[in-house]
Amino acid sequence: MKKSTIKDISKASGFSNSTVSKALNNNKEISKRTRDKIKNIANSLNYKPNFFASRLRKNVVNNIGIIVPDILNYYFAKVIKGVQLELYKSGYNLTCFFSDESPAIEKKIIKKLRDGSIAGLLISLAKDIHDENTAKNLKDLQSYDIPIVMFDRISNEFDCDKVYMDNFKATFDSINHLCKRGKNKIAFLSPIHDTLIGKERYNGYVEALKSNKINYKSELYIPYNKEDDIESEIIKLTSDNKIDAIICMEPENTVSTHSLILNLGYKIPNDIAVLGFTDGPMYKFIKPSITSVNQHGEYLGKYSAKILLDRINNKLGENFIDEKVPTSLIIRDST
Amino acid sequence: MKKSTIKDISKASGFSNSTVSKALNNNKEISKRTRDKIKNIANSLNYKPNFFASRLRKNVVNNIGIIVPDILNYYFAKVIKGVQLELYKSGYNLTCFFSDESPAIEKKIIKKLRDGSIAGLLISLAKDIHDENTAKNLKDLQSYDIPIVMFDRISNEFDCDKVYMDNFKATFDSINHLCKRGKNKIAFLSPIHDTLIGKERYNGYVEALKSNKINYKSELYIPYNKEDDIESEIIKLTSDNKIDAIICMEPENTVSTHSLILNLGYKIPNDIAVLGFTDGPMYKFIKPSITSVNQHGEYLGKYSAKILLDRINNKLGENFIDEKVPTSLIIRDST
DNA sequence: TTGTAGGCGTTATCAA
DNA sequence: TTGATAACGCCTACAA
Repeated sequence: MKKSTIKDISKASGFSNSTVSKALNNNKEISKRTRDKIKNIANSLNYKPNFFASRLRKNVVNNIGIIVPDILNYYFAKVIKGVQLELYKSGYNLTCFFSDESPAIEKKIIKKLRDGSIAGLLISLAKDIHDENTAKNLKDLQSYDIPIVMFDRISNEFDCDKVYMDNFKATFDSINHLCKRGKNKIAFLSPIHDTLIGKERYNGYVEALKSNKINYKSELYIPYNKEDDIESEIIKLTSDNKIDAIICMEPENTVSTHSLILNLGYKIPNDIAVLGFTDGPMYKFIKPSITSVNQHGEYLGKYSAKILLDRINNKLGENFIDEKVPTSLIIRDST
Repeated sequence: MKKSTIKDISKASGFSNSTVSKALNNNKEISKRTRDKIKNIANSLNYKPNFFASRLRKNVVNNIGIIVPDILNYYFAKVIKGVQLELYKSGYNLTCFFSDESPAIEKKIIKKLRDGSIAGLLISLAKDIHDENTAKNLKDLQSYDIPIVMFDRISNEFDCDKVYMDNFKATFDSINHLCKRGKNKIAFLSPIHDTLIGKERYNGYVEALKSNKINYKSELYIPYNKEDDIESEIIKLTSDNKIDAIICMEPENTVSTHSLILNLGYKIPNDIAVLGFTDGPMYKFIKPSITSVNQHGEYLGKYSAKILLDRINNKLGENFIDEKVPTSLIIRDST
């Protein structure tokens, strides 16, 4: 069916454009009778307001953009869910982009977002290391009055609102928990050793050992890259009786370590405890279920979205928000 | 910084609106010298084109909507990733909505999407059972020339382009695979027994048994609801030696069944084989790794998006597409 | 209670 | 190569 406009309705109804417009917007200036008549005609003409005309006139954008490194990452999926829940309440839509962990793609997306289609941007960086080029593109957005909220993977060198977890404390608490369980040979496996987050967690590990009067052993800190074979390393550590607990940074790694240890014939948690950092999708279904750091992804999403909306609506002060969201431990059967 | 418009640039540069507009759009009618001059001024004025004015004038929408039941579902996350990859190539943005498995929320979202913000809709239904009300809202969208592509959870009673997996064949092939491995006491656990998809899979199960000359035993077909305690059921079946294989519909269920069986002291796959239907995020990291049906979520996403774009650009014929995307088995160590 | 008229910012046609 | 003008569809003072 052909699209119709307010003009078509005016013609068909005999009323003027403005009367029609008011009637369709339920303006009480117009008599109920006229309103109903006009609405009926609008219906029969299959009228739909033109989104862009209306937006141009009213000069509001009801769209928020979000860029995350990877939608397949359970944690980011949770954040997105939280964001969506918060935005939906306020009538904002959410346009999603994925950088696929690539700063180059990320840059292209940010550039594209200058087109004015979004009122604000939520972003978790592909690399949390400062990149001058990315910063330039983001600043560009800001110069057009598009506020930015960074979450989780933030850059310390870029000025904007930021929400992230306390990686130091989360690690510190995790190690403390393991110590309370009587563990003192705790291996720390890190495939993210070269990131800001990885470094903070490492610091938390070191400090927690110190505060529990456990000597730091470099052989128990195991930085590695995702391609590396980490299994043989774990096998060696266990067979030499060097460890009684392992803390892992990511779900894949946590689950395969957990499985490996069971397969090697050790008991979890008695022989070796396993603690996973990021809340994995399967932690509670695996037996023994896996203790993990709850990063409250959904909450973080909601909170970031709220800050962004408040910033858009000028409800925040001059200074940027820089807030650490607390984590908590979900203690299950693996520790 | 204050926002500037083309008019501001005209004033500042001395050129007319139309010259400025053309220059900014790199129109070769305008001399290189003038273009550069104008672009410089635009830059210094922090000019950004008004998205809505431009869209109103050009009358194009570059935005696609997608509604999935649950973003935390790994499969849907994969589909969204595929969609995004396809759309990104064509310059379309993707606005994401989640129905949270609720037809009521779904309806609200669909209603909202009448606002003209999207050029087309991708949807996987909250319930694949026909709902007259949902259908009405979707038809409404169609009447405004917004094409719809249903994927995965489709409704047979609604007319639009559809892409989904061959649930019958996928199950049939899975059972065949188990039979080839010498299994003939195959339990079928289904928390989705009341859905279209659940029924098709059930049919595949029954027919595959028949074709392998195995008698169907109703005690091995176990429909249940998510709240139900299924563990005791499995324990009973195994202790009575009633089964030598289990096929599960969902990742959570698959993983916990897998873990349970190991915990009970059975060997996977020798005592009991485990096959998971939907590709779970952790299947390959668990030991023994889990054989599963590959639903090619990312491919399905790409393909659905392609169909939608083709439909939008009138590249498809009169008839709606109704296509089953083949699945494949990822054979791992659990079978 | 209804109508007139102008403008939101951009782009496209046509004329200069 | 540049400029004048109208139009995209909607909304809203203001007038009637």
